[in-house]
Amino acid sequence: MRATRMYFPTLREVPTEAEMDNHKLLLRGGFIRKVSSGIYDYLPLGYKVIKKIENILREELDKQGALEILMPALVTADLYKETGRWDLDVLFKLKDRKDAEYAIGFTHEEIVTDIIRKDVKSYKELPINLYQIQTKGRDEQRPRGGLLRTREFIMMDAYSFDKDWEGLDISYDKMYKAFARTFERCGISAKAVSADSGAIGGKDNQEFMLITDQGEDTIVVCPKCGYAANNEKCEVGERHKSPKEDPKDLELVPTPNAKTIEQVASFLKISPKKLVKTLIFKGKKGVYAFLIGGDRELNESKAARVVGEKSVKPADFDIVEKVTGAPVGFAGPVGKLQVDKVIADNDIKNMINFVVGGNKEDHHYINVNLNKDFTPDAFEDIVIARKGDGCAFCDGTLTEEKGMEVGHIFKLGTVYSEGMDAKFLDDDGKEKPFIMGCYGMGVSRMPASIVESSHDKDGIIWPISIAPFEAVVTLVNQNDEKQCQFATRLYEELTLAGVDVLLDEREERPGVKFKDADLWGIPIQIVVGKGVSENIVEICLRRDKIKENINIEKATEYVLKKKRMLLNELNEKANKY
RNA sequence: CGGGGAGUGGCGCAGUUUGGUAGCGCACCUGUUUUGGGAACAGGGGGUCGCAGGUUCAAAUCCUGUCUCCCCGACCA
Repeated sequence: MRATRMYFPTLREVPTEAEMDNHKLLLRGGFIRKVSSGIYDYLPLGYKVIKKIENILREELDKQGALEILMPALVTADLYKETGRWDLDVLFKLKDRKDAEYAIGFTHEEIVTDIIRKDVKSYKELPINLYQIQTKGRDEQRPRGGLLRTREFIMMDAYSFDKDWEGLDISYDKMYKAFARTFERCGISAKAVSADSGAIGGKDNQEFMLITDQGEDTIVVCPKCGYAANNEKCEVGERHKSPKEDPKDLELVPTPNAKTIEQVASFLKISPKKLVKTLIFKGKKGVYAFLIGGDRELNESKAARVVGEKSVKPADFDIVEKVTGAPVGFAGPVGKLQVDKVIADNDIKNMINFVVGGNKEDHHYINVNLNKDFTPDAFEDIVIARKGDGCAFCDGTLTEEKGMEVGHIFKLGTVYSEGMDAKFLDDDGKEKPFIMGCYGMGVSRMPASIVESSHDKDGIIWPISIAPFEAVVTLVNQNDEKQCQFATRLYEELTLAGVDVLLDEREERPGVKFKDADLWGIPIQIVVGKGVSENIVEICLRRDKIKENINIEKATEYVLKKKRMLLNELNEKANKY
């Protein structure tokens, strides 16, 4: 490609809309432009990167036996209504001229299950794994970070159908391999962590996380046994601290206007760790009190699971007042608390002489002790894990890292096949629901994650596998005949040799071309300048900028060698899986 | 959804307090010189100041409404 035929509007200054480095660089380099909140144009450079990522992904998925299809982006409401997901607030909904309802597809379990249930009747046809690469729409509460969280995005979503759970395990492992290899080939070392299944439901699932300070998710890791999980999912091991105090007598003390943990702690001049929060939550089946340490956060997913609910939400103020007999801010487990269950976090077991709400306006109990003053219905792990907690699988101590989610794979089981009555006839003559898995990768988010983890002050440093161009020939002086001749010759030789090369022959001063090449992040840079008098061109890698003078006769061969080297580095990492 | 901030040529901003001919840098166009890290000089094009209404002789500026965008936070009892 000749630069004079290319469209890549670069910006010298950073648009105010961008906060994160990847967003700034993708905008400045002319890869993307914003159209409206969370909705972007992919310009030629940006779309080239996306297409290269897609092709690597296709290669890896095809290798695992998955088949590419394309389902509708416009989904009839009936399908989402079958599983109840029509009511999710992330759906973009619309109506046709006959007033029939549709949504823009946000993930396609229902649609693909519909395909399979119509035509697959026998176990002999299984397993089947179908995938698509498609634009999805999700009406996110708050788009952010450029391509990181958008309302319209390109996603690869794959769905496996097996006759039994053993089959699902095999399909899942194949997809794990396809994902891991794709990330490595794209230059991302993504860590697979256990995660919460959220609204999708199902059994096991793992997120692929790119570890970076800019990530929006917190991952909790045990350095000792290697356990890694999203903090929403992470199990917390019990801490075995032996109490040092003697239990004192319960006392109701006035705490005027002290409602929050901070206010109560500072009023009583104690640490928030001495407090126990009583959180009143409601689910479909009842109202619950969750007791957790004053310095902890409730994990709503864990809490819901413990009480057998799909989800729980903080109870409305009037419910809180009804069950506690006091205004919000003074709930406690001592005395009358009219809830269906009282669940205490495991940590509470080891607490002595703690403080809880008094179920009376402006009052708290101090010197509260278990069994003596109240007894919860159960002790469970219901808090969000954090740094310093014990590992649930060994005696290690958990640490925290920030991560960006780039992929998420699920063992769904029969959640959708049962919900949509999708069955096949097994070899024992019985009808059974398909055992499903689903596998999602945020294709349009990947450039953002890659740039976030691979850039410097001058611009992007693309891995060669997905760079918009593999090499750039920078013609320093387009008015110098010999330089032009050399640059054109190299460009043609490289193109013929299968290198995706850009010839920068624009009427610009050299500085502009150098700055752009760095900003675009093209991995192999070839400069044709003064050296032509001695038949020399300069070649360097974007990532280290170490220049080498190479004779024009050997330049193509040298570039090919560098290209192979860079690709091999990525492939070697991929081959570990 | 709650809080904070911002909308003025493509990008970055000033001007708004105190109403009076819409400005600057970069980018863009023409010409000349220049050509190894975002050139210099000269000339030039481009904005109904987010939108609507109001006050006024006069509104980017004051008032009312509205839309959009960015950032922070998710009922923590």
